[in-house]
Amino acid sequence: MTARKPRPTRKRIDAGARRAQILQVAGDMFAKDGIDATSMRRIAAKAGVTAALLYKHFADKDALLTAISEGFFVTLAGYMEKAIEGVNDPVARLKAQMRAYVTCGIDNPRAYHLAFMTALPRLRRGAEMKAFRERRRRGEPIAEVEMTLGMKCFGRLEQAVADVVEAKLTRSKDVATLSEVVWAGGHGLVSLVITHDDFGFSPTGKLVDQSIELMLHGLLRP
Amino acid sequence: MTARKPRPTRKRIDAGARRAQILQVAGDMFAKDGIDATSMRRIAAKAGVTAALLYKHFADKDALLTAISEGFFVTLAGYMEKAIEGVNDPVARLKAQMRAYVTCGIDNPRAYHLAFMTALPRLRRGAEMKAFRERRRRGEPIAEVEMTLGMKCFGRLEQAVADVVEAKLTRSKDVATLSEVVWAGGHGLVSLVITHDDFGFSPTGKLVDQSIELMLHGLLRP
DNA sequence: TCTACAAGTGAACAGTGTCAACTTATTGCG
DNA sequence: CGCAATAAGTTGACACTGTTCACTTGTAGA
Repeated sequence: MTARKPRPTRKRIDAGARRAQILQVAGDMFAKDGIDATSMRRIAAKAGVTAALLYKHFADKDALLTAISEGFFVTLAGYMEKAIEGVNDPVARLKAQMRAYVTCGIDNPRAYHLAFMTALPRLRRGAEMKAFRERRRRGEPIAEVEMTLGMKCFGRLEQAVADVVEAKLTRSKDVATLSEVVWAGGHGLVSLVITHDDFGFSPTGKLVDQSIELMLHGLLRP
Repeated sequence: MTARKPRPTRKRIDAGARRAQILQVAGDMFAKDGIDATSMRRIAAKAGVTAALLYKHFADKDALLTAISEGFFVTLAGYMEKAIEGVNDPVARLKAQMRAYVTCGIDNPRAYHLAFMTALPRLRRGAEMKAFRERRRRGEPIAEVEMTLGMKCFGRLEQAVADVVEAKLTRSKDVATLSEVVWAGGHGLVSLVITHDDFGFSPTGKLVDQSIELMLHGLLRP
């Protein structure tokens, strides 16, 4: 006469902890197996839980992916912050920021793809982002707390560009556009390298060096 | 006593025509609704055919997408070819190639995403591509026929860079790396603009102009 | 006219994201 | 202590996906 129900053994844990656990499992699975292999059911199974439960913590799969993506922004901000510690020359700082961005992307290809090469509906906070850029353009100070993680990262790059412009070292003074161009340069490099790894690119180090070199020569006035 | 089977009305057409028709339908649907909404069943329905039939013409969905993607390479090659008609100055030619690349990408965002921002298994002909680049590096001539469509497009860009290098106008002489850097610049621009259309970028025209300007200043020696 | 083959179909399989209705465990309260 | 409220979790389904295999049907040539 053992119990009919075969020991459900469900461990209930507090919502916050479960959310964190799910995110952890999902993040690992995503980084290892890619987006397609990371299904709600597989995540749930690995977390020792039912798929339906995931929906108590994340509105849908996009929301879960967005959360993973935001984790990456934290990582990226870390790379960029560390890169300029103790560096004072504006040009050196800009170089360091670019290098940090590219390195972080190449180090975390899956997450980079998710964060920057996928149009996650939830990540697109159009109006917010535009407003942020408007205010920056007008030179308004913006509190850290107000910023999206993505904004913080781009903001870092933009600030580095602004510093170089302010030091009167550049050909153009259009900080906004210049920042976008610099971003595009770095982003292009990362995204090509991580998605066409069979193209036979020059060694990554050389590629990154030459790219940063070229962009700065283009940016700075002779 | 009408026929029991309700008039199958199956129109049989020749395999080649059917393949072309499917490709057409799939291409249109993909360009309009994106990759997720373009399911095998929806394609089949719109083509007036069963999903199973698609597999007589394409090994799997990837193969179908690859075919669409290759159609885009034809378009891109067209843009690039047209752009340099009658242009003789090497610097002007390089500029024209870059602009054509970027314009084509922005004009066909979905196809661009598929061709350059998605790792389609079938598109990755690693060894082939590497060999092609090796031979180019050694200056061997390569017959048009031998080339993949993708190779042709990159080859065009590389050739334009090579011409500028040969005219002794550049800082560096490393054609291979330089070409990759130039490609990355253009690619970064396109891919950012088409995937983060809510970021509040500077007007595209301005962005493209400044980007090309900057890259060329970086490339050319003073 | 019969046959061989190409063109096309039907039905199923295993997997997906998602949700409504249900059950179970835990916690605070009288 | 016992009971109710609520948080945590599950069941089972729905409509969809890519894909395959056995089957039928139309058509061209002998």
